Amino acid sequence: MEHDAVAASLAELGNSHRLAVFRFLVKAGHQGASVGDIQKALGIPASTLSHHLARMAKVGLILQEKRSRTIICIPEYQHLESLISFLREECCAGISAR
Amino acid sequence: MEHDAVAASLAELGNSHRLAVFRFLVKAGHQGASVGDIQKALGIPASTLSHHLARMAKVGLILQEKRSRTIICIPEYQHLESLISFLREECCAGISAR
DNA sequence: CAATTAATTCGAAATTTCTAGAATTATAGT
DNA sequence: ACTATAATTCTAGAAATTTCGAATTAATTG
Repeated sequence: MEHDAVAASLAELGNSHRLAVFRFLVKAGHQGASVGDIQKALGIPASTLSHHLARMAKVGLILQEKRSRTIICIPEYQHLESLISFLREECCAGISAR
Repeated sequence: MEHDAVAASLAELGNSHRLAVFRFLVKAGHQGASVGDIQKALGIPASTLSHHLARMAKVGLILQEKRSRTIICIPEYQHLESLISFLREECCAGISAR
């Protein structure tokens, strides 16, 4: 994962609503949650939520699967893992020399 | 570390320039680097850089120590560690059930 | 004390983000 | 076909971010 992709993903997680969405999806687990479920749980207006979800999907933080009328959102664990790895490798070089 | 503080910190790292600054400071190590050094290394105009550094300091990503005329910037490793811990604990709950 | 150096603050424009109601699309049920 | 449901797209205003030259502050040097 390269610099700008990392920055873009961190920026997406760096919004209170989107971080809440991601945390909710992680709690929901691998089967994910529908947009409507997220909306009810977090109380974000539909159009606002849709906008945030689109952004998260764009950078690869979540996956969206259409099941007839409802759309299921699934967190991309590997993507977050990549982010964490980057932060560890590139940003914690001096942590051992505490 | 609570939700909004995490979001704020991630948002700061979620800017290409600021992420570059942080990475540079980590490479610089515990003795840090002066604002001027960062400026020369990354080629960011002084006023722009100053603005970014102020933001990073505000959320606790870096520390700024004044040494006469020059200001030394030091990365806050513990802060990043806290961020990573949060992401692991709150956002990777399902990673084992891969 | 004038000049230089290091960095910040000011100010202002350009861009992006955030928000959310209204309209729209797509699918399912009656 | 009509209605209800799930979600998106459109639109537009408000707010925040980003950028950087110019002016300023603070400390050092000649």
